[in-house]
Formats: sequence, C-alpha cells, structure tokens
Amino acid sequence: MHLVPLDRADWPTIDGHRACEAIEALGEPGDVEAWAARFALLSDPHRLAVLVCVWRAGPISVTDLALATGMNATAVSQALRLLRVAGAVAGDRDGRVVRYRLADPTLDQLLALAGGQFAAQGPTPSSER
Amino acid sequence: MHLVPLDRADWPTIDGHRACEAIEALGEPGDVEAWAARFALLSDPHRLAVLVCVWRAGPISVTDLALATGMNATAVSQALRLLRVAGAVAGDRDGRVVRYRLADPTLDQLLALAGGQFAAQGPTPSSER
DNA sequence: GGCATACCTGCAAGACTGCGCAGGTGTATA
DNA sequence: TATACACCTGCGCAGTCTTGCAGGTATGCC
Repeated sequence: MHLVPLDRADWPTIDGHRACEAIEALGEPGDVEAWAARFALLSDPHRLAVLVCVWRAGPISVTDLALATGMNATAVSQALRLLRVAGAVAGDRDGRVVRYRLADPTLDQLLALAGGQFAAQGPTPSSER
Repeated sequence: MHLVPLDRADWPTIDGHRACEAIEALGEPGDVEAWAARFALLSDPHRLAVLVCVWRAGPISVTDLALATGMNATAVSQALRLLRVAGAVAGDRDGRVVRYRLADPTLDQLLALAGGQFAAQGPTPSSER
C-alpha cells in the first residue's frame, strides 16, 4: 500500500502507514485546491459580510449592501465581482438596479453552519425567514 | 425599525427594509470577523492539505505530514504553528516526535461538509473511521 | 435628446502572507 | 557525555490581495 510518489520515496518517515492514510485522505489534488479557493472567498471580513447580507437579506442591491456593511460602493462592487466570477452569487437586473442572490447551494450550507452561531443567536424576527 | 447607524443615515438606499434586514443578519461585528478568520485558516491549499491529513489520518507527525503533502518540513511546521495558535490543532509529544490532532470540533463539521465531496468519494477503507 | 443615477472596470499604492534558510531547543541513543 | 534526530523559531524575499481613485457603460426620467 505504497501511495507515496516515487520522487518522495526516500523521504524520512515516522509511521509509514499514517502517511499513506494521509495521502489517501487528500484524494485528487485539485479537490483540495478547489475547496481552498472556496474558503478563500469567505476569508475576507468585508467580503464575508457582503455574502452574509446577500444570503440572509435575499435579493439586494449594491447600494443597500454598501449601506448595511458601511463599505464604499466601489468596494462592494469589487467584492461582488469576485463572488460572481466564482459562481457564489448571481445578479438580476431590474431597471438600473442589480439585485444579487446566492447562487451556490454548498455555500448556503457553509453559511448555515457559521450562521447558526452568529446570526440565529440575534433577535430572529420570525423563525428562519 | 431603523438599524442604520447615524453616520450612515444620509446614505442613499434602494430598499430600506432590505438594508435593515442585512444589518440584522450581520449581528455583532466581531462574529463575522471571527468566522472570516476561521475561513482564512482554510484558504491556503497547503495549509488545508495539512489540516485534512491531520483530520483523517489521526494523530500524525510533522515528518509524515511533509511526506504526505510533499511540502518542506519547515513549511509544515509553519502551517501547524498558525493552526495551533488558532486552536485548530493540538500536538502531543511522544519522545522526540510530536503528533498532531484536530482540536476544534467546529472545524470537524466544516471539513466533513467539504470532505463529503473530496474525501469520502475515494476508496473509504471502513465507513467514517 | 439631455441629465442623473446605479453599477462596472483598469490602474497603482499599500499591506499582508507564505516560503525557505539559518540557527536554536529538547529528546533518545551510543 | 557526545552525537543524531525531530521539531520549533526569527529573518528577509517574493508573490498576492485589497483598496481607492478615475473613468466608462447602461438605464430611467425630464
């Protein structure tokens, strides 16, 4: 059960089988990188704030997001661009207003896991909206 | 229901109530930042790889982590330092070997959510270990 | 048609982060 | 006691990311 690549075959080891389990756990290299990219999307406080607002406050405009987060409208737009190209959010144009909504179901689960601790503890008006 | 801070009271808005909902969703400012920090921990592919290995391959040494991930042992140690001060992992010394294990239960859930798609699809040895 | 509004897009400055090297600490072995 | 090993810790460099400004595009209203 030697999953160790040939170029690392002579590297030192403590528990060889543990290393093999670890390699197995990593699966395809691309998978870890893809998830790291997804987490990177949530790693900036401002961007995460925007995303939480989009998640909980439904389809919402850039202007209102700026008001809610206290950010510059340009910064909000910039953050949304990243989220958009990553497929996290999608915008629907309504006249000259663009309202953004969550587009990635997995992100919904992720935010729910976090939101269970920082959003639901607040004065939730009526269940889960 | 005006949750808008006074210094933003004159900012433009599209749907005022949406902005209020968004502010409500954010809760305490510190909460969002705390979660952003948590996500930032998982945002680096190498660090995430280390964390996944620790998560799935149980208590494992720095040397074996380096072998599994293909990283320099110093880089692994560096990554572990960040994870350690953040409370994500903890190390148990056994002679001159230090074996690391997951220390944050919330991270376990987070990784399970991601792992359900990149780790469990591989040849899972025996259920969930 | 002309103007104001809502939003998007380059560009450059600044800050931040991760990596590798060199050196140090603690532990087991001869 | 002396040596080898596993790991940890400052330091400097390179790469990346975030931000703000200036300018552009698209839409609605007069």
